[in-house]
Amino acid sequence: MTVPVPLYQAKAEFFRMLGHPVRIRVLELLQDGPKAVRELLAEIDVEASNLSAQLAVLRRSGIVTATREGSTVVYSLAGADVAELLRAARRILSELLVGQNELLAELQKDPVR
Amino acid sequence: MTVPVPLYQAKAEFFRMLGHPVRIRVLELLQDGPKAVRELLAEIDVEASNLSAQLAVLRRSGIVTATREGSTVVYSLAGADVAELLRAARRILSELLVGQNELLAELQKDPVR
DNA sequence: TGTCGAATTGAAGAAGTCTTCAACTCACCA
DNA sequence: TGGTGAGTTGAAGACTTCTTCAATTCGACA
Repeated sequence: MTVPVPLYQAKAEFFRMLGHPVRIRVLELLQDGPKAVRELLAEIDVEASNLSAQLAVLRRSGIVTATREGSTVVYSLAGADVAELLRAARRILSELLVGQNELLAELQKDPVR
Repeated sequence: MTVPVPLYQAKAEFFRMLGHPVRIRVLELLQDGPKAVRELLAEIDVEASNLSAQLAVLRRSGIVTATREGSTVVYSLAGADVAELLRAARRILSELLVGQNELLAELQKDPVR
């Protein structure tokens, strides 16, 4: 059917899909429940066509689903685990930021280079 | 000191940093413990200079650290939570892949478009 | 000191992603 | 049927990231 994609490449594509500020914000907003495009637009400072393009990326990856309700389109998270992933990312991220601050402090104490 | 980076942007950068097959493989290999560049090179099919460039990306982000041991350089994970993140990603990923297969089956049953 | 192996860096072109604009679809309602 | 609001799409240029090559650094050792 399809040529099997190596797992590490699928993972890389998955993370790349997450690697955009607007897409992150969308996923975070959707954790509180489904939202219409217009609601997203009200919370994210971006042009409609740009948001649409980012939503298309998320849709293509399968991490969100879109359903039309009358004249508006409502997005929701496709799976429940996304929240957990974002939590793990947040934890690592704060660890990294602390690490960077320590490094900074270190450098200011003893500027070898 | 520095202009505060919005959190969602820091997150996006973090995920973008993960979004490369070679970098994913490196992080997975480092979960078994520190490894010299040459060992990584033996397991990942990539040119030395390319691997070096990807290692530089990981280093800059702070997710790995490098120490020189004699004439070789050894890399290790900077934090312990990386494994957990990769596990969460794997879980979501397999969910998404299953979802895509279901969708595919659906489409083959009833090809509306 | 000279040379070798290990790893990194800089530069340049190729490849990919983002943003923006205009054009379009779709549902709704006068 | 025509018009309007909600979203999406395609195309084009700006911008990033990737890959590759050659040049460089650093330590080991003769």
